[in-house]
Parts: sequence; structure tokens; C-alpha cells
Amino acid sequence: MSFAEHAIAVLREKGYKVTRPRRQVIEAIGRAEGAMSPGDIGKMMGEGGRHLDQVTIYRVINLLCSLNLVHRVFSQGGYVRCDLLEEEGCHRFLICRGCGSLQEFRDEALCRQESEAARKLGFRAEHHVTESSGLCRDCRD
Amino acid sequence: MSFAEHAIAVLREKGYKVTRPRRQVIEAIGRAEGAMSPGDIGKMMGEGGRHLDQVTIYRVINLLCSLNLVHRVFSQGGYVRCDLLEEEGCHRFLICRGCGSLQEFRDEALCRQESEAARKLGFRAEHHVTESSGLCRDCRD
DNA sequence: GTTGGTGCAAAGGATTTGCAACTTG
DNA sequence: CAAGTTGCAAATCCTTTGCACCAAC
Repeated sequence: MSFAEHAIAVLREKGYKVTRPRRQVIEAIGRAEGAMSPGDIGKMMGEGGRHLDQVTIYRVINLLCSLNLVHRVFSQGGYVRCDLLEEEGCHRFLICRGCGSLQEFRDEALCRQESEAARKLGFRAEHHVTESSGLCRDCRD
Repeated sequence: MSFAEHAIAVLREKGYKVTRPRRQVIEAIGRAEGAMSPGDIGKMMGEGGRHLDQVTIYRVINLLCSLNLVHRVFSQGGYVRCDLLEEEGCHRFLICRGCGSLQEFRDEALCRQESEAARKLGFRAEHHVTESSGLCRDCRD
């Protein structure tokens, strides 16, 4: 099942309407290799498909975020589809500075150690986000 | 040596002029417990000390960032002083959702494991940032 | 047919730029 | 004194809000 199919199924399941603008944003984010800002999505619509109002894009992105279908990438100021089905737990991003592509993953052991390091400093960590930059397999050579 | 003293020494050393606005911003960030946005700093100046132009605040913050004297806190949209003297390597933030206070630390072992996890996915990580939210010692009770 | 969603207009912030006047070293 | 900095004005960009119209269920 593709990201778009999954996202649309979730919308239906939660009682949200499946509209043309929502499909368009979902497909744009689903196809993107890296993070997309609301502006990026707007420009892409302007060229290819049918025009989408900028305000609508913001609203759709907010909805998708609240459903954990996309995540905000802080260091890039954009959003990416979330391919991890588990809704809980922390997520980590690998962001290629060569091609801008982005990979998300989870690692329970790292999460635990991160929390443990915080605990030693008297801090009770509840949630954390990590963003790594570097070079992906294709850009290393 | 306080943060402000250290920051001013670095400015001098790198050939930047030590002006009143720069002192003011450095002292504001140095005194703050948590992250401060450019707007926060502007408001604080309006009340206490002498007024500072918003544009100047942006420019001073950019300078301090480029010198690694302050770091951007993504999840908060603000900036904090960096207390770690080593300029290299990754940094981690503990951000209290109770009082908003912020603590920065380094952990070599975590850094290595983070990189190792990336490597297993074919990614060569060069740098990473982690922000954890939770409760600090004082807010846990 | 209802309810929720979209598009438009407009407001509100945040951030950047150009340039003349000023201050530091 | 010269070079680097600041303050102001204004431009630009990003994001949100209110409301009438429209489309999905």
C-alpha cells in the first residue's frame, strides 16, 4: 500500500472527508524525496496539477500532522511523510546534505539511552527528536 | 568566567567590535534560563535597559550563532547560550515543559551510537542535534 | 440535505534589505 | 580616521483568521 493510499484510508477511518485538495497534498508529500514546505507544495501545484490555495495547503498539512501522517523536520523547515506505522515513540531523521533526501527511522535502544543520559542529569525525558545531517548512500561516492 | 565575558572575549579575538547592542544581547541571552526569540529580547530591552532595534537583534543573533556562542533551539523557535566550550561535535538539549528551562549537554557515547545506527542504514552522519522534552528536577515534583 | 472543507481577502507576524548616520578600535 | 555597526523605513515572506460558497458523505 502506497503512502497516499494509506493516508487516505486513515482520513476515511477517522471521519475526515477525502477531497481533491487533500489528495493533491498527500500525493505531493508522498512523492517527495525530502522535506517540503507549504510554499514548495504550492509552487509544485502551480506547475503541474491544478492550483491550490496556500491557506488550504497549511490546513491540510496541519491535519496530516495531527494524524501523524507527516512530521515536521525542524532543521529544514518542511514536512515529510511518516513511513513508520507505529504512532508512538520518538523518531529520528537522516537528512542528506547532498541531495536533500530524507529517511526516518526508529531505534528503541537509542531512545532508552537518550532517556538514561537525561536521567543522570536529573531530567525526566518524555519525548525526543533527533535530526542527523550527512551523506546518503548515493551521495557518498 | 561568565558567559558574557567569554562571548565578548571571543568577539574581540575574532576582530568584531564590542558595541553596546552586542553587549545587551549577550547579557540578555546569558541571563535567560530558556530559549529566547528575537522578539523576546526586544521586549526585555523595552522594559529594562535601553531600547534596541529589532533588526539589530537579528543581526547580533546571527553573528553569535555563526561563532557558536548561541544555538538555535528548533522546537522552541528561540536561541540559547552555548555553555560547552568545545566547538566541535553534536549537542543535545533537555527542554523542560514545566518551566521552559533548558540544559545543554554532550555525550560522546550517544553520538557514536547515533552515527552507528545511521551507518547501518547506509548513511554517513556528520552532525546531529537532539532535543528532548520532559520535566526538569525542579518541576518533577 | 448537512456538515465539514475550500477559496478569497485581509490581517498579523517574523525576517530581510538598502542606505545614511554613527561609533569603535 | 576608516571600517564596521546601527537604526530607520520599507519590502518581503510566512502564517493565521473570518466568512461566504461549495462539495463530500
